[in-house]
This record gives sequence, C-alpha cells and structure tokens, in this order.
Amino acid sequence: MDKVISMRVFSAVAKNGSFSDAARKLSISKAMASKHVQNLENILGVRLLNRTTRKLNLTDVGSAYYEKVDDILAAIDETELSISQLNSEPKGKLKIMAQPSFGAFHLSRALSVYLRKYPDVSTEIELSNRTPDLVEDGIDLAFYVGELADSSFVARKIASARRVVCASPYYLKQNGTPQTPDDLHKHNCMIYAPRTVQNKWEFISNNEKIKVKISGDIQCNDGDALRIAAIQGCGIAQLPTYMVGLDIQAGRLNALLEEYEPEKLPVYAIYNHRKYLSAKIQTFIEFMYELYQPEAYWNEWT
Amino acid sequence: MDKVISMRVFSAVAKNGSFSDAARKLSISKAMASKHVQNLENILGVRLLNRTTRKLNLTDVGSAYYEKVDDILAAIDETELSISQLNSEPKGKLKIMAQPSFGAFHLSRALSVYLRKYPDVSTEIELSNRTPDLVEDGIDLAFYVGELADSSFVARKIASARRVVCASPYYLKQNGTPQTPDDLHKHNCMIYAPRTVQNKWEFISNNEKIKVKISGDIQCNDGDALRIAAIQGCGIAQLPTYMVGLDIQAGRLNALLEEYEPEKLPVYAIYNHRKYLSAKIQTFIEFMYELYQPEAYWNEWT
DNA sequence: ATATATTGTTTCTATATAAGAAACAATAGA
DNA sequence: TCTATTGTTTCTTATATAGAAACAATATAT
Repeated sequence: MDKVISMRVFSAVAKNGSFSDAARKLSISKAMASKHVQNLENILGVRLLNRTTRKLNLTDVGSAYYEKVDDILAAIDETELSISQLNSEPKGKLKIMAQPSFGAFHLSRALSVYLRKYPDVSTEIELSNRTPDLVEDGIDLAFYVGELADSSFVARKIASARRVVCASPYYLKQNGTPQTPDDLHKHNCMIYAPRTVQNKWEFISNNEKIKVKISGDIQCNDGDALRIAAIQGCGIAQLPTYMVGLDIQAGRLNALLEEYEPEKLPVYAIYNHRKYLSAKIQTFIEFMYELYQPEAYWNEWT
Repeated sequence: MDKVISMRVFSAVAKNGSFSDAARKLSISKAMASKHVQNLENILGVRLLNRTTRKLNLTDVGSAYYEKVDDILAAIDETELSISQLNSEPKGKLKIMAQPSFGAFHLSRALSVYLRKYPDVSTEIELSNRTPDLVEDGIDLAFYVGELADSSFVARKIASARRVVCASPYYLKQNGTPQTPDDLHKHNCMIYAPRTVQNKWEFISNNEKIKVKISGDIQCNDGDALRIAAIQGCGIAQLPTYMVGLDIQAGRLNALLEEYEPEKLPVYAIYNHRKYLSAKIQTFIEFMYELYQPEAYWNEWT
C-alpha cells in the first residue's frame, strides 16, 4: 500500500473531517479511504483519528502527525515538479565530447549560437580521440565523425562530411601529382587510424567503387595532426573538407583526384537513452541537426 | 509500487553506485531494485541514472533529485519516529471526563500522584453528569461510576464502589430510623437519576436479593447534590461510601440498614480503542486500576 | 586469449495486494 | 419510526509485486 497515497488520504480526511467527503474528493471508494488511514495507523502503531460512524476527531498524535504530513507531501510535490521542469526546459550543464578537430572547427562555433538561444545552459567540452563512453565519462552527448563500433548508446546521424585527398604544393613538386587512385601506390599516404588501421582508401567515380590499398610512414589518430603534416609536405592525406577547406582555398594544400569522390563520413550525435532525454540534450541535438540541413556548409567548400 | 520505497532504493543505488550492492543492502532482488528506479523515472518522466551493465552515473536531474530525496526520506523517518515515541512515552495533554462527585473526591487526588510520576503529561478535566461521548467531546478517557449503556467505546472496570443508605440525624429524629428495607416505603427516599429514573433499591442480605420500590420528592442526576440534601435533612439517600464516608464519620450523616448491603457500583474507565492506545492513556488507566487494587480505599470507610 | 563472474535488465510465474461493490452496524435528522 | 448517511468489513476480481532464471554486456582472473 503506497505510503504517500495513504498520507494524502489521511490529510484529506483530517482536512474534511470525514472519510466519505475525502473519498469523494479523491475519487476513491470510502472503503479505500478507510483502509489507507488504517495502513498509516499500522505503520505508525498509533491511533490517528477517533471515529464513530458519525463523528471524527483527530487524536493528539493524529494532529501532531497531520502538521508534518502536509509539509512532507508539499516537499514531494515540489521536488517532483521541479525535477520534471528541469527536464522539460533546457537548463543545466551540458557535457559534450567530440574529436578535437570537429570540436575546434565546428562545435565551438555552433555552441556559441546555441548558448545564446538557451542562456540557462552551460557547457563542458571534452575533446578526445577516444571512442566516447558516455556512462564512464559522465558525458551527456558526444559527436563522432566516422563509422561507429557497436555500442549500447543511441546514435543519430546529423550530417555527413565530404573528404578530399590533398597534399601541399611543395610535396607535389617533389613527388609529382597523382592523376588516378592507382597512382597513390607510389606516394606516402598518411593514415588516419581512429581505432584500427585502415590501409584502404575508397573512391566513387561514375557510380563505381574503387578501392585502393595505400601505405605511408605516418599513422595517427588525430586528424589535425595529419592536416599539419600534409601542410608541412610530409605526404598525402585524405581529410574531411571541413578541416582542409580553408587550407586549400589559401593554397597551403592542393586538392587531388577531384573526379574521384571519397565516400562521405557520417557525423553522429551519440547519447544515452531515447526515453527521458533531457531538454538541454534534446534541443542541442535538434539544433545541430537543423544547422547542417539539408547539407553541411563545409561540404560546399570550393 | 510504493513511491517511498522506490525513493529509498534510488537513494541506495545512488549512494552505492550500484544496483546490485543496493539490492543486497536492502535485502531485495536486483530485479526489484531495477524496477523501483524505473518506477521513479516513470513518475518523474526523467532519466535519473545513466547505466550500462558495468557502470553507473547520475544524470544532472538525477543528482538534483538525489539531493532532495534524502531530505524527504529523513523527514518521513523523523516524523514517524517522533510520532511513534509520542505514543510510547507518556506525554501530552490527557483529556479526562468524569462525574463531578468522582472527580472532586478522587480523580484530582489520583491525578496529582500520576502527574508527579509523568511530568510530561498535563491534564484537562471535564466534570459532567452527561454520559460521555469520547469522540464528540474529544476526550481521551472517561471515568464512570455506575452501569453503562451500550456504546462503541471500550470500558474497563477499575474498581467498585460500596454504597450505603444514609440520612442526617435531624431527619431521623423527625421521621424515625428504618430498621428493614421495607421500612423505606414510609420515607422520603431521594432518587439518583443518571439517565433514567431508578425507583428501586436493591440489597443483599444473607446471600438473598431484596428489591424495594422507593419514592421521594427529590430526584437528581448529581450525586453530590443528593449528599448535601441528605445532610440538610431532606431525606434518605443511597450513596457511594466514597462520597459520604467522611460525613458519616463526622456525624453529619448516619448509616442505615447496615446489615443490608446495596449492590456495589462498578467504576469504569472508558476509552476509544484497544489498539494503539497512547502511553499517557494506557499508563493512567493502569495507574488507576492499581490504585484501587485489591479493594478501593473508600470501601473501608467505617 | 579464454574463462569466469558480475553487472543491470527482462521474462516468467506464483503470490499478494489493490480496488470497489455490497453488506453491515451505528446514528443523525426528517 | 423511517430514511439517509456514516465508517468498517467482507467478498471477489483484476492487477501488481516479488524474485528466480535467463539474458546480454563486460570487467577481471587465469
């Protein structure tokens, strides 16, 4: 028998001075009203109300209890309301994790807009190349560019990232410019290795998939390190346009094999649970999704 | 599902950082621990804990709720404890009702002893010849000398009251002294009428019951009024020895028909309910019972 | 690398409990 | 005296509860 309901019934009975009235107000049978008060009396080992069939009277302990019961019920109602509101209005600290390059290039920019819209939200950003473990790290939301390993988290694709093969003019002068994917065999291709080493680059040309095995002497799990290495002429890199767009425009890097389109990488928002998603998380995911609709700005880089 | 239990489970899970540990501490199955937290999450419409099979982490709302939950649980425990103690230790106001004569002659004397023993108890005494209605009048305990009408209250016999037929020397000089019950026919017998008029006096002599019809011009529901009337020589009265003992010793009244013993009147303690009787009521009933054991002092009046 | 143990959740089933209708005893008021 | 209403009890049924077992996931030990 739910103690809180019993307390509510007792409170109503004491307030109305009648079991029947209380039962009607609470839309329960008077039988239940009687049982709930008895339940409390059993729990407390105390007689709360002296009653005959026609008259009611709080006992000494009964009125002492009544004074406290209303406070407790009010406290319960109040916290439940505040907790529910906390979830339905965006507020509180939003803990976000992302890869350093995505964070540096795009997340901070998006956040500054979002936070202006929802001033009650603050953020804590952790940038790391680790695969995010939301529960372990106490993270509300992670963004991940690339294919995901299976996990118990919910992942929603919010955008895709075009990639481009590129190298510095200096490197190309030294080593020549590859004209077809096959030419890459002869080049030092720097490998992005988020989890396991991927030594193949895939392209699509005229609806055909071309898979090329590549090799090189640099392998790194950090995209920006590869970008800088490429600018410094260390080799050829296949990187998202959102990272190297400006470098190519500025001439620090040259786009290569432009007729051969690398497969786009998905950009995921990863979060804990579909049900009971708090408003701050829900609205930020939605905000990010809308921001990159219908196509992320970084994909039109030329 | 009991919300308070769910709150306790959630609190334990949050404290221990584990469903299994919490379940073991609370001696419930981990299945139930899981369900209780889910119950709260459903009530609040909020995710309280992010969890995988191995790790636990309070959500933002979860920790906000956790902070309040412990306060609420503490408030519930504290009031329940104080209420139970209130009932198990004699304290508070004891509202007593009694007939004026019993109250004046004996109750106040007994109370002064009782209150010295239990200094946390105070009393409020209402003396009235009405039949007590405990619920209506908000009375904890009533004493009643005489046979009771049926009622929904609990009555415990704590003593018995010898009675004696008596009259003032002046009256007897004027009207003669009755030697047998039958002689009473010729006398002005004053009638005690608590509820309905009793116009018969009963005696026991040599294990035989003798019933005598009596009559008189004074009829009253107040014993002390009859006593005073008797002293003033208005007629013959049949009154408890606890009332007229001193008057007889002082010669203001003479005892009559001493070989004919009137049936003793029971003295009842009347209270509301057997179960959950508060300590102040319980101890006072017990105190009064012991006080008049094995025989009330007023019955040895000679 | 594999096995083992432990995690939180889900499923399943026996049991306990909740709820209210109806019967009940008591009683205030017509 | 009758009627209506009170709080309680009894009865029945529909639901909820509890935990064992199965389960999927994953630390830790071997």
